[in-house]
Amino acid sequence: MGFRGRQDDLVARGGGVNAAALASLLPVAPRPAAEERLSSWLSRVAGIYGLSASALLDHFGLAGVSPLTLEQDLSAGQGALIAARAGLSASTIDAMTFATLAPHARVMIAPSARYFCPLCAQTPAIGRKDAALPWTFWCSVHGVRLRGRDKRPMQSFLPESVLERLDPLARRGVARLAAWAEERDAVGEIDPPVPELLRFLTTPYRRPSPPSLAEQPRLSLEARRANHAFLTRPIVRQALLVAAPEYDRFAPVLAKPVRPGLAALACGSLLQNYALAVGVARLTENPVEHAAAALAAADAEGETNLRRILRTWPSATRRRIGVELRRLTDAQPAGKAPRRRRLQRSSINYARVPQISARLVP
DNA sequence: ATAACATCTAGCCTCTTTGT
DNA sequence: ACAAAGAGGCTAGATGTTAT
Repeated sequence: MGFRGRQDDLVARGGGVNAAALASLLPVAPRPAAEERLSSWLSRVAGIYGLSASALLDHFGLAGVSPLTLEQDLSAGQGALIAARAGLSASTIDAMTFATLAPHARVMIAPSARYFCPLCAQTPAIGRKDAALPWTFWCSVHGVRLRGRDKRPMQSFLPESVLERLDPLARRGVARLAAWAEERDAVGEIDPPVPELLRFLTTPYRRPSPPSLAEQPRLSLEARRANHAFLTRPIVRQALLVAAPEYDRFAPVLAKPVRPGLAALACGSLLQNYALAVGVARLTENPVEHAAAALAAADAEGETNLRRILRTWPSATRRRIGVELRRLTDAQPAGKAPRRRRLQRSSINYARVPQISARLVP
């Protein structure tokens, strides 16, 4: 049965192939699977001939080029060469590359699948393009929730009910991230672009602090002594924890901090990236409220950090964040004195503007 | 909610003071 | 006399407040 199925997979060799190309044409080459990435297809083809992927490329006349480089940046000539050797169309080869991703998003491409689908694992390994991206949380073939590399399901971190509530947000965050990666992200008047959102989410909103009591496992006195280093170790506290309090509550304390900016996604774990997608969705849908909430929760150092990031946000948004923040701080219970805003203010002195422009005009 | 205005601060520059 | 350090002033830019 394998043979028949196999034959369907193989490229039919028809006419129209000239003799020179025929000489180097591979006898058989499987068609790429849906959404398969070039490196995966190359290693499958190489496997048929008992070669490594680089040896196969060598045979194609592309010595010294790595499959990972090819799939990110395939020149027309290289694509045509592989197409001719494999007997496929150049567009089929091109469809296996990450050409639809903008150059700024290429850092997100992982060398192999980032997460783990329990159902895909039962079939021969096909590396799909979307599996390389950090915001793919569901298997594109089976639709099931992916697991981390350690095969731990998301349910082992977040209760099912919380996940159900967050999933729609995560999907909207994923949509925005994917749009950014393909350079079709429409930035509005209010919300800043995706890299800015990630910079905000990954900025510390207060000083690093050791695990709180709620974050510590129940430990005997003796265990507390033995784990003194863990109990006193300062943990970076990023605005993501405010934007996604569910993550703050359920993530393992040592695994909470993420890398700054885009690297957070590029290097993050499944749980971290899920939280980032939720945070991106919330900031996209309501930047003012969530940014103000982070500022309200911040200490002085964190506030300075966050405001530095906010400088690049649209001024109309910043203004509304200020209004919202005052609303939040003024509404604090009478027990606590409202935090007096002590950081830099601003406003252009319009009386000086004519002088300035006069100076600037030669 | 927005626009105009008032007020404030960090960063930069110049000028003065001080030490060698 | 020269250089380093400090004082002081200025500007661009960020917010708070108020009126519409």
